Amino acid sequence: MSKPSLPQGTRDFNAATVQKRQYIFQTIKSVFELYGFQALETPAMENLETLMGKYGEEGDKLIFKILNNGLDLPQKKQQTLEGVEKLLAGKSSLALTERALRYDLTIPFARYVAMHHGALNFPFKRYQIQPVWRADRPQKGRYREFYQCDADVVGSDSLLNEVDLMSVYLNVFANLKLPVEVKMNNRKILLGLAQFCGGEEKLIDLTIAIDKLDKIGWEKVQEELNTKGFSDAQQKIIQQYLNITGSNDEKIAQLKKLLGDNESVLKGIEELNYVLQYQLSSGMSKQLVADFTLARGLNYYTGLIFEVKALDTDMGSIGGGGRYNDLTSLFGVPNIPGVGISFGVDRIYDVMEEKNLFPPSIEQTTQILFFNLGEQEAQAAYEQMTLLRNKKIACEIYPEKSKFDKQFKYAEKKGIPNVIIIGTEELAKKECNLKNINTGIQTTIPFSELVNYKF
RNA sequence: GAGGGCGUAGCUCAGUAGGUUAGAGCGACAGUUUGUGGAUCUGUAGGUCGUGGGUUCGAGACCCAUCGUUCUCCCCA
Repeated sequence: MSKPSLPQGTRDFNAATVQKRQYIFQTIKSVFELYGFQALETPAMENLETLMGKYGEEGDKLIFKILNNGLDLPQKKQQTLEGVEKLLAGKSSLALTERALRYDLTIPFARYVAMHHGALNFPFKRYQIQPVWRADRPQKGRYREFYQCDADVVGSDSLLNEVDLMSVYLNVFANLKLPVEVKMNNRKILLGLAQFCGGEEKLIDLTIAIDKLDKIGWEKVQEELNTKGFSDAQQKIIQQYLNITGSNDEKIAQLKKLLGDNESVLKGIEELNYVLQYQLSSGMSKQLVADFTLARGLNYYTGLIFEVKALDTDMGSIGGGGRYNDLTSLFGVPNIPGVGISFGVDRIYDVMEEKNLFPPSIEQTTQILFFNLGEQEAQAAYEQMTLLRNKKIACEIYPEKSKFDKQFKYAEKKGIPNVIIIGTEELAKKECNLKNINTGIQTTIPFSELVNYKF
């Protein structure tokens, strides 16, 4: 027997952790519902074809694939061997893996919409809170199994959806008392920059390099741009673009000056401005920051993109999203525009733990422990306990007759605030001794009055 | 995919320059106390030092491999 262990990047959650996580889930869920989103759940696994090719080359490698059953059947031997050959060549093989664990919630959602678009009531607003899996190498804030909480609207082009989703972000983090900044950019602006600097086909190279700016600095970014074949003149424009600073309005003014004669950039600015102005009127705009260096890895985004960063911590982004104008066409159903946001609960948890932001009140446990002092006594205690349970007071009885010491310690460690002692004396007088563990105060209460006692 | 740190009792760790029977604190258990806990004191249990190989008269320590874990880069939530 080897020591039991967990697969890399996965975790067990104890009672205290579960309660704190539930607090985050509940907060997010209630805000989603407040804004008119409805729940959806999809299976942990999807057909491999549904997922492959949706997350870029890197993403495909990180998909957890599920080995097919029945590979040992003699009549499948040839297929299996061919599959292994493909695998060794670095390709995936349906002969070996037809299914995979979902990598995010957006693609399964697009698959769902494509399957049911005839029956859905558009604009369709759904939220989804489920785990996803990535075969990534674990490190700080990065796990192989983690939860995402997504809210998406499909079937509407209106920027009012973006406004609403930004409001969801700000509302959730205000409720959690977690200070954040929501960075916003527009793929159309990046597209315009690419058109200026070598053409649309360089958009991805460009965004990847730009995205690294705050991590590796301009010089390294410049090196990367060099290797990707950007000319000196183009690099100069990119540098000017990246050097844009100031308030949101100032940044936008500078961008207009730099790239204002590009149609895509102008459109992008207009959209960005729309959302910023709208939020301004609600007084929440301070946390919304235009950041033209924001790129986002997933290339299905087409419009505004967002990323949430917790302030004063080195944790990466704790949420992100954007507009994708044609996601369902990947599944053969064109012309359903959508926009969505996502929360990374596991990282939010880590940041809140780091900053000590969980309210103490969320830790709930049993209210009363009944001592067990023998068969007769326990039976009487059980009767009283049942009455209290019917009143929705959480109680438990120590399952075996033990020394006081042991029963007290049990209550103390579990954080149970009250114990009720019913021994032979109490039994004879039909009363019980209630002791508050924290104050040490002991009260005698007749059985008949216990149900009405205010704990 | 690339690179670094760390694996010694349930937990946190010590273990000096390789040298007999591997230590501490906390926790657990028992007693002090068979109806009132958190304290004190006393005692007990618990480790083939992650695993496999090698160097050596001798390895927890040194070397190699391997597994696990953690962090950084890539990428991402």
